[in-house]
Amino acid sequence: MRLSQMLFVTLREDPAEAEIPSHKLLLRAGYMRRIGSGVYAYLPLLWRVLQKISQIVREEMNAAGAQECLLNQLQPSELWKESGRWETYTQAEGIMFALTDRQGRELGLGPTHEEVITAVARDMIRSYRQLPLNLYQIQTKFRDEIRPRFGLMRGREFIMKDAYSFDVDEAGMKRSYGKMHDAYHNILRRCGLAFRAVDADSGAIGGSGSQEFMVLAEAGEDEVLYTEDGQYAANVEKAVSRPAEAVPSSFKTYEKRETPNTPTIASLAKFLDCSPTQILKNVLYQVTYNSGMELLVLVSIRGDQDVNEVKLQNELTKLAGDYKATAVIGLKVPDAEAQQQWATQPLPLGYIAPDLPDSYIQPSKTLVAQFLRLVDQTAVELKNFVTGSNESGFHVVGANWGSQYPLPRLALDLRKASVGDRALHDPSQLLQSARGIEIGHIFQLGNKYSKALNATYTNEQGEEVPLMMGCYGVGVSRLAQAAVEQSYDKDGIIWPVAIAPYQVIVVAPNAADQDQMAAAEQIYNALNQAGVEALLDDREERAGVKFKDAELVGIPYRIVTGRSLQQGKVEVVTRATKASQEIQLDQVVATIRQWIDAELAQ
RNA sequence: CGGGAUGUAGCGCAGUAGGUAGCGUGCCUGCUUUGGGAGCAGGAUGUCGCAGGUUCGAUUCCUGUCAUCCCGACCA
Repeated sequence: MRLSQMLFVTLREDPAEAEIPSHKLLLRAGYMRRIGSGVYAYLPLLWRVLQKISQIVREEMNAAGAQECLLNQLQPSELWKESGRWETYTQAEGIMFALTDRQGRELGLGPTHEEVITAVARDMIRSYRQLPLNLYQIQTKFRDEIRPRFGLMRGREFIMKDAYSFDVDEAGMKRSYGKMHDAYHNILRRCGLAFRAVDADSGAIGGSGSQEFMVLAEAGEDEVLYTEDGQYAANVEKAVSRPAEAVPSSFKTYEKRETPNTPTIASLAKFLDCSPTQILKNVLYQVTYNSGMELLVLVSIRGDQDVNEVKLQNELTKLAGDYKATAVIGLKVPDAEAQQQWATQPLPLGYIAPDLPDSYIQPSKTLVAQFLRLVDQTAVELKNFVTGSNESGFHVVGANWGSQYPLPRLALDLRKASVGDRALHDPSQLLQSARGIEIGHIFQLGNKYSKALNATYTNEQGEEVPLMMGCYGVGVSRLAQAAVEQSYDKDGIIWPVAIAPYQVIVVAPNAADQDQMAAAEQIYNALNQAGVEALLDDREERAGVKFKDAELVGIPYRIVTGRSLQQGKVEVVTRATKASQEIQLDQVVATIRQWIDAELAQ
């Protein structure tokens, strides 16, 4: 492609709309333009990148035995009502663009395709003989993100590869999952990215096992905890660890003490001159279920630990049936205003005890009249602990479960793992922290959707059994930007060769110089013939402009037909390292071809 | 949805005690220059987000509204 003929517009300054480096660079280098909030036009350069990523994804999916298809984006509400997700996806989480057509039919714009693919499977898969099966598509998804952010990182319209596997049983599902796990490693390796596969929370999709593929970058929205030995890595939402040992309590007898102005753990520990690990912290949460019921939850946890709200929400979801509900649609620490809605008297904030009386709750039709009392594992083992007294200004010391307080019936893992914790598999390994961009997520769904939509097959014994499913996503457009986030310098983007829009850019520094232009043309043609994807900067610009643009756009190799032409040589510069060398005119194409092949083989 | 901010030329920004707007960059033309976003000369470009109101007159003041961005709860 000749730059003189291409839609090629670079910006000299950072656009005001962009915050993180990759977003700024993609806009500045002319890869994309914002059309609306969270909605971008993919311009020719970016489209090439996206197609390259798609092609790598396609090759690896095909190699893993998956079959490509293309599913509908307009999805009838009936399917989503069957799976029970219509309500949660259009209201509670509100992530689906929903619309009504002129006949009054309700439709959703596909945020994901479990329902559609399961409907297809229900219609077409009859026998175990047709299994296993894995279907995938690469397509635009629509999600009404509450807050679109960071360009392609969190758009409302984005390209995703989603795959769905169908197996006869759990073992088969795990095999399919394993294949996808390997395929994802291959995809990311081939795209030239530094990444880590981590244990993940399966969130709204549901299911059992799940892993995320994180591209490591400072701007990542997720925190990853891992061990040096490579044995453990998890999203902080999911991570487990051994907390630090509790310091044995220095309080021997139970008594109430005056502790003025100690509403926080830190202030209390200082006042009593004890370790936060001796304190029992009681945190109040307010939960809203999709049945309309509100529930107040009191979580007791060791003072030095924090509650992991994702874990808490998962546990509360398991209990949804007790409240005639199927999902949690809200979880918050009630603020003063929320407390006023239900508290019969001011709460002893900062001084709450695990036995905070239910009489604090104003009876109401939509509010459960008792606190749900949960205790984290770390707090179960505490002896002679310090905790609130339900009276402002006073705590108790030397308290014990069973003596002063009944141990809550539900003892769960609700704590947030953090950097420096000891790993479960090997206490000598300490958790390290890194930030990551989630570009892939694989799930073992089990039969959640197949049961809901009645997608069954007949097994060898002639029985009708629900299909065992898995689902697997890769954010294709997000991956493109993540690659930039991971690889850039002060001059611009540094694309890995495998996904660069073009592999080489040929620059004639002086467009007025006939020899330079002729040499550039000749090399450009030879590169094309050799199957190298090349750009020719034949614009009537000065050398500086051309070099700056080439670096900003991030083409891996630059060939300059400049001064060295006198000696029959051209200069070849590697974008990533800025390393430059002079190569004979007649050898440059073969050399470049070799370099590219070596890069692509990695 | 809660909190904070911003809408003026393609992009980045200034400005108007109320009198229809400017800087940088980019764009167009010409000459010079030609290995790191050149120099000189000339030129084009705006419903001042939108709608009401006040006023002789509103981009400026008032009211409303829409959009966008940032910080929090959701996700490839």
